Formats: sequence, structure tokens, C-alpha cells
Amino acid sequence: MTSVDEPARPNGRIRDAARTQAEILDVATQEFARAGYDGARVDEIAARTRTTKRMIYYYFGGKEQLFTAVLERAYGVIREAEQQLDVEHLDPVAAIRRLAELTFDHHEAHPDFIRLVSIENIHGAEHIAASEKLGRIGSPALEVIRRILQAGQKSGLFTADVDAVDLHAMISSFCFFRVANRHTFGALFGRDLVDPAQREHYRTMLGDMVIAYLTADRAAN
Amino acid sequence: MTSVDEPARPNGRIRDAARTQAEILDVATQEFARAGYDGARVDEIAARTRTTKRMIYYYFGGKEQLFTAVLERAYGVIREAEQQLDVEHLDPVAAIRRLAELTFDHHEAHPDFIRLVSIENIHGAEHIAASEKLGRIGSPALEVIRRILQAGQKSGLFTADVDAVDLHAMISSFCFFRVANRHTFGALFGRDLVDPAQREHYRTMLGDMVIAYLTADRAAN
DNA sequence: AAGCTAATGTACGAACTAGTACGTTAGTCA
DNA sequence: TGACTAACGTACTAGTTCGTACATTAGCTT
Repeated sequence: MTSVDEPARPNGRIRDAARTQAEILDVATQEFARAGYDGARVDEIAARTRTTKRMIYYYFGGKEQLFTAVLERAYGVIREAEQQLDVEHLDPVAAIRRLAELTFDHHEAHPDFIRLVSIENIHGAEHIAASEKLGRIGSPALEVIRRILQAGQKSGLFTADVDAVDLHAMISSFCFFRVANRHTFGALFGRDLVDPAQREHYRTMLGDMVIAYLTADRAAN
Repeated sequence: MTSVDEPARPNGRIRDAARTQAEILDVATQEFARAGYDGARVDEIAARTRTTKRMIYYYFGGKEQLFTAVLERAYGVIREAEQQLDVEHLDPVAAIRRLAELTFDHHEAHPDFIRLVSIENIHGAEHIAASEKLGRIGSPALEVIRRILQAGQKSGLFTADVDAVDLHAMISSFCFFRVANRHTFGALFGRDLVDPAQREHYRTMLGDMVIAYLTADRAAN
């Protein structure tokens, strides 16, 4: 019945700034992702925390800054994941497919992040603009894509004349849409894009699409 | 200085139910698209109308139903556009490319609609679910895709074994992402996906991608 | 032309919500 | 061990926001 996670400290406060901040960020991420920026309730976030609303303002300053902090952490998670990318020992085709699959997996694993990005776009990316951490950092994946593309184009394997940013957009589009628009798509077309049974199907489809695009015989059209 | 649109009717009310409703829907579309469902203000919508808040409740019942009505009309616009589709006199490759281009154009021309769809997804498509008009109507484009796919597959031109819904998702992904995520993408990668100067570039890229996928030599991988 | 009703306007209230003033305590360091 | 400060809690407020009660009128119908 009683909490097992923490050493019992009957009636006494626990003082742990780092833990308190992390807990606020966790709950805030869920709440913002659940309801959008304006739909999220500061009181609700506080209530689902072991601390109080006062602490949110103490540590973050306000709702806007809290949302910005949530975004910063969420983008940080991706960047870390992308830094683990290790595909350059593969041939270009396999490397791109692997990259696409990892992007696919990351989107599927972090639906809350996708929602946050949707929300931030509704608000014109103003929080990203206001953040020092998030200004134009790009992503580690871009560098990887750049190198793979170069290798593939030099060898003649890749006929498409794309740059890394556009290819990244192409891959992300599919992954993002599938998660972000799951509900309307499902409601209108009766097909759940995130149905686990179809996961491999869509994962393969993405890889096929990207590889086909990169290696297509342009003379044919 | 005075209104030119309407016959001058000094101090008198104008009674025109259809016009009032349409005006409310117009303004509501903008306001919901601007700020999201919870960010949108009923008072603001009323203020930008020639009528009052009272009328919003009189005709639509409430904020939720108003948003549902906005969605219904927005989806209606697409469906109409799709009914104008006339590509079946083209060969399958040209037909699919044309279809992709029209989808691309429609997304670009209706950023508000894209935002509404994003917003509706944040809320789990609950308004679509609550709407009688929007329940599982599908889209006219799907039938067109189905027929083109069949022709292409029968002739052997199309090697990919996709169905219409998945192909529709693939095409929409790219178009949707480009508009919906314009702001975060621009902020993070310094590239405006909706830059008019790049419009043809992305339009062609989409067509190339879809055709490459459909006609790829699967044995090659 | 009288009356009836759909359509409209005004004014207000109840509930919610971001943010804050003020008070308290845990833990550290001289 | 005493005191200092970062960390925390409570209680409240000012402003907003959806929604409605009540009053009014345009214009059609007979």
C-alpha cells in the first residue's frame, strides 16, 4: 500500500531538486502531449507530481517555459538515439534502409514526441525559436545521411540527386504521418496505421520506397 | 468608409441564416487553425463575425459542435476536389503522377485544413467519431487510385504489391509533412519546405518517389 | 395588417486557470 | 550547533472564458 520506491519518511519533505524537476518534466510531457499546449493544465501537472504547482514556477518560470523545457528534453532524446547510429560499415543501400528502419522505430516508440512536434507546429515553432538549446542544431542523422548519400552517388548506385535534408524529410514524412495522423486516418479509412500486425508491412514499405527512389532508373520515365 | 458588400441598412439587423452560419464557419476555421481547439476563443470568433456569440450557440450548440462543423466542411471541400479528378484517360504512370501532384497542390493550397487535421489528431479524432457526416466515408480519390493500380499491376508496369489505401497514405505523408511540420523543420534545419522557389523541386520529388516505388525492379534488392 | 416565429442582440454569471504572496523546513557549512 | 539558504507547501487572487437568461425584431404567412 505504501510507496516502495522511496525510503519511508513519515510526513517529512524530501528535498531533491533534480528528481523534482525530472518528475515535473515527465508528467508535463504526458500532459502536453495528451491535450495540446492550451489544453494542458498546470494544476493537473502539479497534481500528478509528488510536488506542487509552486515548484513548477520555481524551477521553470511558467507554462511557456515548461513547454519549452519539455521540447528540449524530447529533442535531446532523439539526438542521443541518432548518435548511436552505426550504419556506415554497411553498403549504401543497406545503410539507408537501416537508417529508415531506425527512424521508423523511433517514431513508433515515441508517440508523445510526435504529438509534441505537432503541437509545436500549431504554434509556429515559437518555443523552439525562444530556446537557446534548440536553435538550429540540426541532427546527427543528417551527417550520417550525407556520407551515405555521397558514397552511393559516387559509386553510381544512387541515381537520385537529392541532398541529405530532403531525404531526411522524405523518410520522416512517412514515419511521422503514420503515428501523428493515426486517429483521423483510422476514423476515415478504417485502417489502423499503427496496428502491430502491420508493423513489418509498413516498415518494409518505407525502406522499399526510399531505396526505389534513390536507385531508380531515371531514363525510364 | 461604410460597408460596400451589403445593402446599407442603417441600424437594422440583417436576417440571413445561411450567410450567418457560413460566416461563423469561415471565421471559426481560421481561429481553430490558428490556435488549436483549446487555444481558440469563442469570443474571438464572434468578434470577427458580423454577428454575436449568441448565434454560435444558437446554430451550432457549442464549441465542440462548432469544431465538428468546421471539420465537416473542410473535409467536404477535399471530397469535392477529389471528385473533379480526371486522370483515368492517362496511362497508369502518368495518372499516378498527376494524382500525386493534385494531392500536393491541394495540401499546399489549404494549410488551414492541414492544421485542423493535426489538431483533430491531438484529440484522438473524437469529433470525427462524433460526426454522422464524417463516419467512414472514405474518399473519392481512393476509388481512382484503386483503378489505376489495377491497370498498372495488370499490365506489369507496377511491380509493387500495394493497395490503394497504403498508396494514398504514402502520397499524403509527404504532402502533409511538408505543410504541417514546416515550422519545426525550418527552425531545426534552416530549410523552408514551403518555399515557393522549391515548390517544383518537391512536387517532382514526390512524383519520382511514388513512381519509383511502384515500378521498381524488386529483384534488384 | 396582424401575428407568429426564426433570427438576433445584450448583459451577465459560474467556473476555471495561470500565476503569486507568504510562510515553512531540510540539509549544509562555518 | 547555529544559522543560512535552497527547496518546498498553502492559500489565495485577478482575469479569463464558455455558456445562458432575457429581451427584441425582421419578415413571412394568411
